[in-house]
Amino acid sequence: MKIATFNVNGIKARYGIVSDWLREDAPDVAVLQEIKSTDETFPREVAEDAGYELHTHGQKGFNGVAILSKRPVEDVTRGLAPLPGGEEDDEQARYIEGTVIGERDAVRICGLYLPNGNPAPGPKYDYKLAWMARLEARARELLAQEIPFLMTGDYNVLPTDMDAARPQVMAEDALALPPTRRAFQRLLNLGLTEAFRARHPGQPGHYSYWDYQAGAFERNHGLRIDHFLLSPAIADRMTDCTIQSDMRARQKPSDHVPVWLDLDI
DNA sequence: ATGGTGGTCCCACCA
Repeated sequence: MKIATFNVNGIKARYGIVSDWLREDAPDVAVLQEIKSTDETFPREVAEDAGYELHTHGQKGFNGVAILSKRPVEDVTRGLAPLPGGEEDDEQARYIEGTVIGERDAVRICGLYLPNGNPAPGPKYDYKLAWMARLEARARELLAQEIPFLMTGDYNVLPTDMDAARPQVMAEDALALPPTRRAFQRLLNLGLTEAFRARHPGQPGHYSYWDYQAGAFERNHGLRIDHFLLSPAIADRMTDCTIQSDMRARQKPSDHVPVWLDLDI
């Protein structure tokens, strides 16, 4: 099964690119972020005419996530639960889960758009760290229930300096600050595998995002911030993980490109 | 300095 994550930066602006991509590259499951649509204004036919089941969690103007699947999807849930101790529900549409039924086995797919967090420090950074704590709590639950799962999407996290073309420029950024990296490392310490780095250890220069400004793509001034985290049972089924960087060279591209995971399930 | 979106007719917000 081929699963792709793609921050599209607006599904309406990316209609043609996503339509062509689904037909030509044909992921079994596509996990989208920044759809910037509500559940009502998402152009459903871009998915359904290409043969996909569509599950959205959107809001007006910003954020929004979706799961597109050629395989049946069961038990779709939206949003991350508040931590015990009582915050409120997340008002921003950033998280969706569904169980995708493979040919032999099922996998719980968690699609996420983690808050950017800039400027840091500040309330937006506090929100990012609180959101990461909620995500960690959800990962602990799924592990405790022994549900095979993966968490994928735009993490807005640079795990190490190797994941930025110019790490010194990012040193004070919310994507790279020590509390951000520690929160990401706590996820890994639960026993999750970061798929791309596990398949390509010690290889710099591989990015999933390039700023629109100042010729960043042409200079390969990129960031690797779109990730797959795999539970142990799913990590055992990984056969490949790649970045589709050529998508950034198309007309009217997103600033992110798809990242692909191949699973033997 | 680039782009998407939404509310107004150029500007603010977000990345």
